[in-house]
Amino acid sequence: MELQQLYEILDGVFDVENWWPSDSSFEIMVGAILTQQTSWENVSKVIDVMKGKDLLSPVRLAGIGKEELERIVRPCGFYRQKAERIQRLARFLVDKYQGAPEKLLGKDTEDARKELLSIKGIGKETADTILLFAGNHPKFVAAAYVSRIFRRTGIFDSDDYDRLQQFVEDEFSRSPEKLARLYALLIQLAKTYCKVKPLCGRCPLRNRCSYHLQKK
DNA sequence: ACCCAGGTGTTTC
DNA sequence: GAAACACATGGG
Repeated sequence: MELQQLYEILDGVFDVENWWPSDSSFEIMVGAILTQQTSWENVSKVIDVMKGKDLLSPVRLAGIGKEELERIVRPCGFYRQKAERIQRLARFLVDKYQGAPEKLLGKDTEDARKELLSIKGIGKETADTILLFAGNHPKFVAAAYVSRIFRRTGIFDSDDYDRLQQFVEDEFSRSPEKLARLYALLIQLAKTYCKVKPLCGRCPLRNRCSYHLQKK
């Protein structure tokens, strides 16, 4: 199966308009950290609480007490780590970019990526998520979900992050809109059907996936 | 009671 | 270098 074909099938099945809702690029940055190894429902609640307290700015989050932030972040799990990571990001933006995320996101893709990766707690996946969804950079997020789907459909057989990312970016002509849409579609498929334990019953891929109708 | 979630950093062989 | 492990709450 080809990647383009998968894209078209998923695009006909899932609605991913406004898939990552936000009022600001900084909100996406914080969400990208909160969602590490956590479902979006929990992230959404925490973001709402932060909004209610008007905390979604680098200056405010850099200034808040560590314990208070941990209490707010708790429902997302790994809350001590995540509170620390969010404050590292906030302080970084305040110290180096006058609290203006756009100044970081406006740099060249690879420059901005290096800066993000230098912040402890932001790895490749989180950095690329921020670049793609907050900065509109042509970077594909090669999440574990993605390699799982690609392997089961025979599209690309490698777990290596860099190789997987390169493959998709080449296929999609480095178009940020298409890369973001593809990622959203893949995550929707993964969440709905293509889990670790697949739910093949109503999966739109049907026989094109090696797991379809395979006995558990 | 167990498994998994829109990962990352550290430790260990 | 690649496994194995710690980090943690919430939902099925």
